[in-house]
Amino acid sequence: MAGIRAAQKEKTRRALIQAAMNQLSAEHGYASLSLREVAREAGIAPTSFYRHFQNMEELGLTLVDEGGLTLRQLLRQSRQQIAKGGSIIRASVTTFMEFVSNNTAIFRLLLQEKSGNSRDFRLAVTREVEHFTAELVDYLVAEQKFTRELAELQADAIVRIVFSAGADALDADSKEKQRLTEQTISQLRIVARGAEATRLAAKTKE
Amino acid sequence: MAGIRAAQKEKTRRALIQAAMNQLSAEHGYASLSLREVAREAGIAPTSFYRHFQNMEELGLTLVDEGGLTLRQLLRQSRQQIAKGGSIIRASVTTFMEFVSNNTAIFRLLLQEKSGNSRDFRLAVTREVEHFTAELVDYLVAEQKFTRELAELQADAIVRIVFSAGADALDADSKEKQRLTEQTISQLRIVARGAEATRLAAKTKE
DNA sequence: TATGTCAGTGAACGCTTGTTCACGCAATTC
DNA sequence: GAATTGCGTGAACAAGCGTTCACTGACATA
Repeated sequence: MAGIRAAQKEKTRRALIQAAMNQLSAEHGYASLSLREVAREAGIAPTSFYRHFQNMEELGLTLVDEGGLTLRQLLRQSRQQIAKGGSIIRASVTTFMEFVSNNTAIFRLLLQEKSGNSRDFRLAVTREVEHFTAELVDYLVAEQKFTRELAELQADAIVRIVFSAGADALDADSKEKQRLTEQTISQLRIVARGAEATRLAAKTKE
Repeated sequence: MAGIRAAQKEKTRRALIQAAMNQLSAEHGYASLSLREVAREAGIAPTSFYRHFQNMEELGLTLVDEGGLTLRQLLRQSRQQIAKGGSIIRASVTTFMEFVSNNTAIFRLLLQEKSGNSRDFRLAVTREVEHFTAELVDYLVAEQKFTRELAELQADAIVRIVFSAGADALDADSKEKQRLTEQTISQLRIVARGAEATRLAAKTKE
């Protein structure tokens, strides 16, 4: 009943996930990840891998899920900062860039697999990004009283800009990251202004 | 002097490039491209590959270069449409989406290698995209009298949105592509409005 | 016409890969 | 205490990989 066995299993499962993460880097992507190497780094025999995952693909999808989860938790944190006052845009962008810096491997995985070669992967990543966008839409509708249509356009544009900038941040040194952050903030302000202007234009027409 | 020999060499070189292109698809990316398979499809022995490229990497960089070339051709097309009058935004987005539809393999390669695992690849793709952005900046400054700073912010945002939408278009059916195109157009209009508003705000401050 | 060059070849190399199998042995269940 | 479950194992497999090597034979050169 103690579950000493189940605990051990979970432990090696985590070891496999961690090993896979460690092997992901700028030079070595998921596509060139090998079952045997992952097993080796996790300290188990190659054959034991199958006790935990059916496939390398299953492991990969797990990584994507974990990455998306981390990302969303982080942004919720950032919204708490917003509630305390301060610029929502600056807070969000800063948080996002910090996430990219601190979770390079995960973000790189998400990016690569978004346009990667496994349909399941692409769908999984797309789903994560859509979650992200949906939360932003809700915020824009609830807090800023945008129409749903305009909020969706705006949120989608914001997410595209931010993820793309995040991708560039992966290769950047800290000075360049700073520049990217400020640039992104300015761009989101432009989008916000444009959305606001569009809302007014629509109202005038009524 | 006829160069019948050099011509033959160029022909098999093209065959190798074409074979590599053919093997690139949604399911099978550059990373999982094999020298032997490429040689097989090109109709030569694996060993002969080395008469044309030192590496698979060298072949890959050639593909990226060719992709960039095609992309620049697209820019020229787009500029012709603009010269004929009509909405700049609509013309550009439509042309871009057509490019993505007609050059799926190339665009997918550019996308993947932009955040891929070879630094040389990333730099090569980044250079192509920067080229793209630079031309847009010049247009915004020359034709629309934006300050260079604001033009750069705007152009960079536009390119990020458009490329990101292009990526989504890869997996989309024609109906979804149409939706994406219209959405992107609306988003670029929001950006344009925002940039315009920002310009006015700056002027007021003076 | 004789000589040299070089794209293309087939065999062979040493490795790594994913996956299977029967098995040991400790945790769990009855 | 006996029976069962299931994680981890090492050996073995066929297949694929990139790369080397000495070689052939058509073209180029002089």
